[in-house]
Amino acid sequence: MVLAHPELVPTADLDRDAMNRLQRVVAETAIVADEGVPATIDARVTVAGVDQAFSDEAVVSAAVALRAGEPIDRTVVRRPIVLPYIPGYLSFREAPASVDAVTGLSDRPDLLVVDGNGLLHPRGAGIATHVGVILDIPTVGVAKSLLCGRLDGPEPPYETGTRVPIVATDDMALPSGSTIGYAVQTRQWDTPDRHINPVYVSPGHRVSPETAVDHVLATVAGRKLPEPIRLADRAAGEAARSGLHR
DNA sequence: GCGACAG
DNA sequence: ATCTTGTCGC
Repeated sequence: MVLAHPELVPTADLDRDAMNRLQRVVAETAIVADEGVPATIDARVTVAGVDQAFSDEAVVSAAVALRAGEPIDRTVVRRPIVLPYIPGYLSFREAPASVDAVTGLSDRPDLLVVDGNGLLHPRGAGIATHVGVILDIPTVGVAKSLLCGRLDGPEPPYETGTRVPIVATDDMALPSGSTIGYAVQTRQWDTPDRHINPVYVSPGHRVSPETAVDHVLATVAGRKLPEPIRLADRAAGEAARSGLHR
């Protein structure tokens, strides 16, 4: 698997201005529309998930590819930790390992689900966007908490299947009021006393905000997170704990 | 200066 | 992300 934009891979030697400039280029290169993404997730479509776990000295990234809901391929890579976590700059810490993990898959996935945001980012260049542009693969971002933006609709709790727009605020480098993602209730208890939080879905590359939600709902398999991400999360976590993989 | 802040 | 047991509810 080749990199469409190797020059956009994050490096650890950049200062804040250089990081912002790189994210600006990534955002400009990203296609926020359905161009290349499968219209529906059927049995002929390969969907992959990628996620990272950390040990004291390394970032472990795992990518798992599924077809018809069943895992058909997986890769795990270890890379040294080069940066601390900085809100808004997650890709500089995790994208290099993510790209290596996805590149290790036998076949290029038709869609990649990333743990983190895409367009739903201060500069429209979250890790889902960054990884998607580098590989030129359709990507969607799924985050478990809200990084920025404002909910344009009712507050939780929601019923399963509910999608509420997240719009850009005026402090972001995106058109204020534009839809940058959705709060999506992928699963919910049927009891009035306890609830499950929604996930925050946004387009990464070559996907529209609406299709990003459709595809996440098509891959959740009754759980809170899409199955590709769950499996990648589990694979990375297991590898990070047991040092049996060097 | 204060509060917010993906993983 | 990670450190960690029990506990509430289906």
